[in-house]
Amino acid sequence: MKFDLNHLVTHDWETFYSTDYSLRAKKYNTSAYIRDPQFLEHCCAIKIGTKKTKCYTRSDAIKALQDIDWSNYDLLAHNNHFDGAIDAWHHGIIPRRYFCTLAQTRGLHSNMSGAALAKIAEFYGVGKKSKTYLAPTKGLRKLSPEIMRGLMDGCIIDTDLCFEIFKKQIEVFPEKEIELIDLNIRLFTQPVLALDTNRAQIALKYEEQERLRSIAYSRVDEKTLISNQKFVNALADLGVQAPTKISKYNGEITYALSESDLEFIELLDHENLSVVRLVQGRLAAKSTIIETRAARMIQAGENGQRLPVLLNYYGAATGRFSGGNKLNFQNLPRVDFDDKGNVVPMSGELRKSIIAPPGHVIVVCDSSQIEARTLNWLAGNSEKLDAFRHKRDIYSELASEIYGRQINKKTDPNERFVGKVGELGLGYGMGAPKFQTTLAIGAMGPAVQLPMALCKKAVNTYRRVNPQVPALWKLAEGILKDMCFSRRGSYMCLEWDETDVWFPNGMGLHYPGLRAKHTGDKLSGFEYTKNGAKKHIYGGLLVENIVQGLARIIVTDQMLAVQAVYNTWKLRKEEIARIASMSHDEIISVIPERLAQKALELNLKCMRVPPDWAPTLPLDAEGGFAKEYSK
DNA sequence: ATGCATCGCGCG
DNA sequence: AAAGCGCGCGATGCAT
Repeated sequence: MKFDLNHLVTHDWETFYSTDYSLRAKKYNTSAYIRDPQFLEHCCAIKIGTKKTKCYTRSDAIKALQDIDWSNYDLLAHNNHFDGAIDAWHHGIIPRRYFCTLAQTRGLHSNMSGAALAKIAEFYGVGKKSKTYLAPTKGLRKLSPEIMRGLMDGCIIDTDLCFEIFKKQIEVFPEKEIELIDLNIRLFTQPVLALDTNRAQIALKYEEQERLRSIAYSRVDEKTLISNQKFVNALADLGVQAPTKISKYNGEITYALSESDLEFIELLDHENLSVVRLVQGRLAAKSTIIETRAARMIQAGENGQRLPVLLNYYGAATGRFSGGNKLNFQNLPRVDFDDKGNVVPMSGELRKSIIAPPGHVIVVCDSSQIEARTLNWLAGNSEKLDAFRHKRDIYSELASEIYGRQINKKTDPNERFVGKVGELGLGYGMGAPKFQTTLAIGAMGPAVQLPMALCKKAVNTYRRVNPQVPALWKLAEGILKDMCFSRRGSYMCLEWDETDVWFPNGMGLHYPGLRAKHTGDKLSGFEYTKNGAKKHIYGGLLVENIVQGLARIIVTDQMLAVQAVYNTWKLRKEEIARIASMSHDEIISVIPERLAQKALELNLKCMRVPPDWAPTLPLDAEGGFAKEYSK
């Protein structure tokens, strides 16, 4: 990417921290730390363009930064969510564009464990970070001249490293992804979502009450419910042997005591009511996460403050964003339904306590079955693409094949649901046993018990009806073989070399140290090194990674297109038209009430335009708007 | 106290 | 030949 270094400001703030008040402390996340009354800047190193880096103490630094005409300057830091938020929230500085070497490093080296400045500097051969200078400032609000000098020297070194790393990375970084990093950082530094504090507090109280009630009914104390061994003993006291399973983490035998363990859940139907209540108590006692995050949300929204959304750019190796700031906005519980289709009381309340600011609404749009569509496009499954194009009910169609009779959305919802799980899950090689448990756990909707024979039939049916998909797995295995032999190649919008599969936007999947694994003389898959650990990979899994990555590019490019149009709208003072968050296949915007319908139509239109590298990919989207964040 | 691995569960 | 996957946070349990 071409870039003018003369309009770049590189900077790095050093701030007060102590044992109790730090980013590590449980009470604080990045936003709470920066907003806390204790927050205090020590100094800031600033590099304007290519001029020599200078470090200033607090008030001089603020003045130096505020003297810059930010409509013409870009702002760079290593982790600009942090430094940029200090500038925006405390000093009223909003730059033309945000750049971030932490985000860029995640994008270029998603398999490098950690993206600490020291490590990247070494990787790029641009020098070493001095690590020692931070230690003596802990707990000190006022620094001696000597300590301040040490801090400032180190701060200059870090800023220079950040600048040098940036110069290397900007050469190879795709322009659109640079734009996306800017959008991503603004979700945090210019927050637009509000909180219905009252509603969040009621949700928090309710969760707490329900948990305590279940614990009381269980007749044992909380510690017994939470600890595996104590709980197993309590079960044994009632004459019940705890179920076990093979750990998926290390292959060893472990207790099966979770909501996703069928044998455990079956104890809810036990003839002894004490056993039932003990199990109910366990499930309730274990789920305090809703309360913890409600508390964080309330903290973030106190005094009417907007909710900063921190999503890690390129958090997943596939490019997807991931949650940050100790408050993951991408996995907030949704409204839940029971077996009879009734809303579970108070479910999804925390999500619904997120609201638009006065005079605005939240517009939420979903890319329909983006991964299933991308998978079938990549596989060249034209029949299925036609079905998507004509909005046919593909879930019912697969279910009809599985059950050997016409399945109808209205009259056979459960059978259709089997088709849905099949269509969304079987495309990456899932087998019958996994299909059975996926259905039984009910992770994607209602829990369905399907006999193994039917599960096998479902798996075989999917592969028979969509032969292009297993063929794509085979093709992907060929890609892995190519990579092992350092053979370059290409397929549709993809290219690959020794260790990377390249996406059409210039970003890539990385499989360092990839090698074939054999049992006897038979190929049994491949392995590579991720964050120092060996990871297994095979054709179906590579297809999954590719499809997830392509789907992410489609949605994030659509985000940029939508925001670009918002930016052309003539808004009144105090009006906001901004993307506020995203969740993989969902774009969330804050829009003035009077423009809600217009924004909804714009979003849907943009989300139905296929990318130029996949003109035959049929996309669709659905959405709506409301005061609350809900669908 | 703090770090690390493991597990469970929320979302996609 | 078969193998769904991608995350983050809170928690326990064990090691240091």
